[in-house]
Amino acid sequence: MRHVAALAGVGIKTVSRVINGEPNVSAATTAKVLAAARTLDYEPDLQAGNLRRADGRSRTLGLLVSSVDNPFAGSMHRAIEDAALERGVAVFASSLDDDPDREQQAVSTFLRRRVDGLILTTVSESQAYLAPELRRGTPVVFVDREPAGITSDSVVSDNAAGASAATRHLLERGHRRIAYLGDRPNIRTAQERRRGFFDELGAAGVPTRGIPVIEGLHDAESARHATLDLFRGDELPTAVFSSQNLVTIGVIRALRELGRHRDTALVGFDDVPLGDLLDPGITVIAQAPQDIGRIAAERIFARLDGDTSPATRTVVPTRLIERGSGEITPRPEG
Amino acid sequence: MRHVAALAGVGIKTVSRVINGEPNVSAATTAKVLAAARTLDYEPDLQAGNLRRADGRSRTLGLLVSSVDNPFAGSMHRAIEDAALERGVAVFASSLDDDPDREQQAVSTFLRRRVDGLILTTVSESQAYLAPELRRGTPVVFVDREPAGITSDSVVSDNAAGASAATRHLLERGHRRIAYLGDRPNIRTAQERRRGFFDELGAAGVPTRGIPVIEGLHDAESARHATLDLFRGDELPTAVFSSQNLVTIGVIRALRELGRHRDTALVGFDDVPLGDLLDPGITVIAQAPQDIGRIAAERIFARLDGDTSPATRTVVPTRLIERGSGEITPRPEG
DNA sequence: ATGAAAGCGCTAACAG
DNA sequence: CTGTTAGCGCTTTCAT
Repeated sequence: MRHVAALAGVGIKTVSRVINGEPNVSAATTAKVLAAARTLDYEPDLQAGNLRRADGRSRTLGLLVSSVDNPFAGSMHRAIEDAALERGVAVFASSLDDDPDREQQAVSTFLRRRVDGLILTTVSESQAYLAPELRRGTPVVFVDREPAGITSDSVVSDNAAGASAATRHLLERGHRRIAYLGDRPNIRTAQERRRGFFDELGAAGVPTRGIPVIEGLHDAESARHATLDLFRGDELPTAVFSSQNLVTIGVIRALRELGRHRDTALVGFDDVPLGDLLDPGITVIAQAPQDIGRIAAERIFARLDGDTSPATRTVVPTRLIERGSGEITPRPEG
Repeated sequence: MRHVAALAGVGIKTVSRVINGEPNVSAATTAKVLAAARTLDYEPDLQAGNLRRADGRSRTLGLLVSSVDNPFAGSMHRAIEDAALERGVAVFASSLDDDPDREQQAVSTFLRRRVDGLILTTVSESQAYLAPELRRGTPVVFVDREPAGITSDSVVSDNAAGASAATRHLLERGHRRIAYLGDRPNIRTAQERRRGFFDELGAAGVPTRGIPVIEGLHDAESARHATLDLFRGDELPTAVFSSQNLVTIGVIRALRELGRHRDTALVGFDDVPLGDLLDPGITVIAQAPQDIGRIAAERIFARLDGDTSPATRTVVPTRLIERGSGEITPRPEG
C-alpha cells in the first residue's frame, strides 16, 4: 500500500480510501491510484485491515460437517456458500468424521482464525465448551443436530415426524414386522428418529416386542452386514426402516444379495443419490439440506447484524417420496 | 494477550513464548500463563501473528471447484483437507459454476485473504491473469483441467486414454454406431475425451461420418433431452459414450424412458453414485478424485517447502469398471 | 529466563 | 478533498 501511494504520489490514506471506495476522493486521484495499484499488482490485505477495522469482522465463516465428501453436507455447504458470497464472506469447511475431539480442535482452529460465525453439525455429547465464545458474541448455529449443554440457534429436520411418516407408510400397507436399522444411539438425531418410529408403532397398537432393532450403524458396510445377519434368523421382517442414507445403501446391497429386494419393503431416512433409478426405486424421507444451509446462513447473518432475540429452533419439514420400495406389501406367508 | 500477561503478572512476550511453545521459559511461569489464558478464554489471533511472522504464511489454502455440491469435487476436497490438517492449514472452498468471471473474482478474494496456495479446477479460457501472483511465489496447482496461457503444476486424469479405453471396450463388443455425448467443447478436458474417442474409432478403421455427436451438455436435464432427440431419428446408435457424470445420468434417465436401457450399451466417463446398483449396472471410466486431491496438496506443500523445480504435470490413471451397461452387444438388426 | 521497543499492513480519528 | 498520527494483536530484534 505504501508502494502504491508512493507510485501514485499521494498519501497512504488516500490509497485506502480509493481501495475501499470511500467518498471524498477526486476522480483524477482515483485514476492515478488505480493505475499504480494495477502496475504493482496490488491486492489489499484483508486480514491486516480487519485488525483495525471498527467492526473487527474477518468476513469469514466456519462450517463443520461430518465430511465435505457427503451429499448432504455438500448441499448444505453450497447453500451456505451462496448466501455468504452475497456478503463477501468466505467459508472454511472442516470434516469431523464423528470424532468429538476433532470437533473441539476444529472449532478452536476456526476461532483462532477469528471467524465471524460458526455453523456446525456437532458430534460431541455436549457443546458447553462453546459457552464462553457465545458470550463473547460469536454467533453459532447448529445444523442437522441440536445442541446439548448450551442454547443457540438451530436448524434441524423434523426427525421424529419424518420417521413417523415412514413408519405409518409401512403400517398402512399392512406391515407389522418392520425392522429398525439405526445410527449410533448417542446421536440425538438418531434418537428422534427412533422415537418417531416407536411412537407410530405404539399409536397403531403394534406390539414392539418382536420388532428387530439394530443400532450403532455408521456406514454402508456395517449396515449391509447387519441386514444379512437379520435375514439369517427366522421370522423375517417384511419391511425395513433405515435411519440414514449410508445405512439405506447398505440395506439395499444386502437385500439384493439375498434376492429379497422385491419382496421386502424399505423406507430410508434421507435421500439416496439416484434413488429414483434403482429397481425398485427407493422410497425415502427426503430432507432439505439446501434449505437447512440457507436458513442457517440467514440466522448467522441476522445475528451479525445485531439480532439479539432468544435462540431460535427452526424445524425444516421432511417429505416422503414414494418410489416403489416403500409400497411393497407384506409377503402372504409373512 | 495483554490481558493474559497482566493477569499472569509477566511480560507480553513471555505469553507469546508460552503460546508458541518457544524455549527458555521456566515451568512455573508457563503454568501461570496457561492458567491465566484459560480463565480469560484466550485464543491467540493467528491473523495478527502472521502479519509480523517471518515466513508471512497464513496457513490457509484456497480451493476452487465447479461446485462443492458435486461428488467429484467433494472427494477431492476431502483429500486436500486431510493433507492440510496434518500441517495445521485450513481450506477455503469456492464454487465456480463454470463461470469464468466468478473464477477471477474468487481467486482475487482468496488472494486478498493471503492464502498460501491455490488449487483450482479452472473454467476460464486462459489463466494468464495468475502470472503476477505466480511470480510473487504463490504456488498454484491446477486439478482436473490443465492451465492455458501459463505454466504451473497440474494434476489431471488421463482423459484421452480413458475415453479410448471406453471406446475400445464398445468396439470390441461389435458396436459401430456409437453416439458421443459431450460437455462444452471449450473445456480442455472435454476436448481430450473427444480426441480419445475419435482416435480410437480411427484406429479401428470405423468411418466417423455417421457417428452422432452432441456437445455442449452441462447437466443431466440437457443430456436427457439430447438423448431423447437422438433416438427420435432413424439409424439409432447401438451404444453411447457419455463424457461426464451428469451427462451419464441424463442418458440413463432417457434410455429408461425409451425402454432402451437393456439393448443400448453405455459407458460413462467419471463414476456415478450407486452405479453398481442400477440395472444394468453402469460401466464407467472411473477417475480417482481422492488421488488427484492428495497429489495436488502434496505439490502445493512441496512448493511451499521450497521446491523450485520446473512445473510438473501428473497424470492420474483412470480405470474401466465393467458393470453391465458397457457389455451389452449390438442389436442384431442394428 | 524475561521484557521493552519497533513494526507488519491496514483503518480510525482528527487535523489541515 | 487530502494527509498525519496512533494503534489493532502479534512477532521480531535486541537488551537485560
